[in-house]
Amino acid sequence: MDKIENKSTEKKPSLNFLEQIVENDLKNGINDGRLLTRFPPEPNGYLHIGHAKSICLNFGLAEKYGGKTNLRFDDTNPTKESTEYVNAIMEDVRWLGFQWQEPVLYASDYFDKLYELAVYLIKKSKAYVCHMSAEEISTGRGTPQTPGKESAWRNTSVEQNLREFEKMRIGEYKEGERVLRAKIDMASPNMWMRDPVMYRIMFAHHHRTDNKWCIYPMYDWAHGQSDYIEGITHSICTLEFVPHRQLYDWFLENLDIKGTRPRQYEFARLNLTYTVMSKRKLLQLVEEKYVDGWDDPRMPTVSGLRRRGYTPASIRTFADRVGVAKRENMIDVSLLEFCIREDLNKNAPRAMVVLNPVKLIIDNYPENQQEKLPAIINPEDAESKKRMVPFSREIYIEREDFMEDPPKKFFRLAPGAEVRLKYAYIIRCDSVIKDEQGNTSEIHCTYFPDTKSGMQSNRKVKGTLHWVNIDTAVEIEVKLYDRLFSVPEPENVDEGQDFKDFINADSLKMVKGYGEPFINEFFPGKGFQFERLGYFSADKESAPGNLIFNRTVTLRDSWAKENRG
RNA sequence: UGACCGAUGGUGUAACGGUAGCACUACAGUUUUUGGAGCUGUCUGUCCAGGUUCGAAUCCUGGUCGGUCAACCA
Repeated sequence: MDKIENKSTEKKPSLNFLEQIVENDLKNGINDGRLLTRFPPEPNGYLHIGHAKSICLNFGLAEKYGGKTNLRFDDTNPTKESTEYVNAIMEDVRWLGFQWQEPVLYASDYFDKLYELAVYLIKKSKAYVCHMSAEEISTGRGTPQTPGKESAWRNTSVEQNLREFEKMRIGEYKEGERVLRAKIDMASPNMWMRDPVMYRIMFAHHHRTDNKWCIYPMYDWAHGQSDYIEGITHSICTLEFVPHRQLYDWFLENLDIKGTRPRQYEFARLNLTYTVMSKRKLLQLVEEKYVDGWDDPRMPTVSGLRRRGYTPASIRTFADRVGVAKRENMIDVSLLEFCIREDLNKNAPRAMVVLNPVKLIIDNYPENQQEKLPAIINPEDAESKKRMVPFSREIYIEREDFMEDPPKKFFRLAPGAEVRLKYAYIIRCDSVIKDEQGNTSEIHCTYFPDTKSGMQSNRKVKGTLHWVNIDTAVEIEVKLYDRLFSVPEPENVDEGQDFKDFINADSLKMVKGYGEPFINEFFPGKGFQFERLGYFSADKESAPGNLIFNRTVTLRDSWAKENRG
C-alpha cells in the first residue's frame, strides 16, 4: 500500500462506551463475531422518548456493526399487560424506522422452557419453594446494612421442592401461599442476592398464554434466561439494573449453560426538562385527564411526539446527540426542539396563515382586481416548486404586526411606516379605524405597484409581513401547544409537593386561523411551516373542510426575546 | 451507619498518560422579501486534597457531592 497515513489530520471517530465494548468483542472474536441486541419493553404502557433513546441505541448498535435486534415483550406480569400496548409499541418502533429480527418475541414464549430450567435449579438444590408470606419474606431479607435470615424452608429436600413446585404449577395453592426462591446468600451485601423470588402464583389471564399458567416468572428469572435462549450477545439496560447484574450472572452460571453467554451492560436513562418520564406518572396524566390520551401532543410519548409533528429523523438525530454514558443527566428540551426545527426547516413546505387577524385595506388597489402571486414552497430546497398565492384589496395580517405607538426597533407596521407584504408589495400605513372599545378594526394602506415581488425597486423596508387574502381565506382550527410543566424538573420537587402542582395551565390554546388556499393540500403526518409563526402538523382528526393543525414548535423569535428582556 | 455506580462550561458529550474538542443554550457581528434559516465570533469547564510521572481530566490513595438498592413490579 502506498497510501500515506497522515496521523495528525486523521480524526478517530469518538465512540460511546457501548460501541467500544462491541468493537472490542467483535475484534476479539467473542460470540464468534456475532452481535445480537434486544429491545425488551413490558407491554404495560406506551413508549416515550426515553424508550426511543434505548431503541435507537439497541437497533443503532446492530445497524452499525452488522448485527440484529430482537423485539421481545417482557410479559411476565399478566395483571398489567395487554395487547393494546403490544400493538402500540410495535407501531412506534416501526415508525421510528427500525426493523426487528422476525418474528416478534415474547418472554411468555419461554414459559415452558423457564419452568424446566427452574426444575433444573431445584434439582441442583439451588432453588426452593418457600411458604412464607410476602411480608415475612420482606422482613426476613434484612436491610442493606444488616444480613437477612434464612427461610425455614431453605433446606427442604429436592424431592419435596419438586413436588411443591409442581403443586404450585397445577394450582393447588392460593396466591401468596408459595413462592419459588433461588438459594443464594441471605447475608449478601447485594439485596438482590438474598434468595430472590423466581416464581409467584397469580391466577390471572395472560394476553398470550390465556389460563395455561397460574405461576409466572419474575423479571430477573425471565429476562436473563430469555436473553440466553435467544442468543443475545449484549443485553443493554438502564442504570437501576446494575445491582441485578450479579443475579443475572448467577443464574447463567448455575444453569451450566452452553453456547453464547449474554452480558448485561447499563447506561443512564434519558431525562428531559419540563416533562416527566416515569410510566406511572404518564399513566396518571392520562387517567386523571390532564391530557387527552397517551398520544396527546404534549406528552413525551412517541405517539404524542408523532401527533405533535415530530419526525422519526428528528428523534433519531436527537438520540444521537444526547449521547450514551453512565452518569445521570437532564437534557434541555431545547435540544429536542432544535432537532425538529432543523429537520423541518429543510423539508417542510411553507404557507401563510394568520392566527390573530386584523383587516387591512389597500385603498389604492382596484376593487375587483385579484392577482395570483408566485411564492416558493420551500426556500431551503433548491428543487422547490412554486405555489400561487391570491392577493387583492382586503387582506388579514397579524394583530401583533401592527402598533399604533411602536417602540424603537419595531420593524413592522405602524402609522406612516412601510413594510413588505411577503411575495407581494411594499405598503404604507395611512390610517386606522377603531371600534367602540378602541380596538383597531381596520388598517388602511397604500401600496406601491413598482415594488411587486421580484421587481427591482429602490424602496427598502426593514420588515416583511405574512398575510392572507380575505376572499379566498381558508378557515382552520389551530392548537397552540406549550410545555406541559412550568418548572424544568417536575419530578424533582420539594417534599409535600406533587409533580401535578406544576402543570402548565397554558399548555394548550385553541384558536381559529385563516390560511391561503395552499393549505388545503396539507395532510396529517406531514410537517409544514406557517411563515413567521412556526412548524405545524395536520392533526389526525383533520379532514378536508375541517382542517385542524397542531403547533409542533415555534420559530425562534429574537424579537420576542428582546421585548421580554 | 453497608454495598454498588458516577463526577469535564448553564446542559449534554469527547479526549484512553502528551494542545481540554464537539453539539445545544446564551450573547455579539454579518446576511436576509420569514426578527426564521445561514455564516463568523465570544463567554463559561476537568469536585477537593495528596501521590506516581518529564508530563495527569485520564493512573493510585483519601475525602466530598450526587444516584441506586430492603415488590410475590419491570
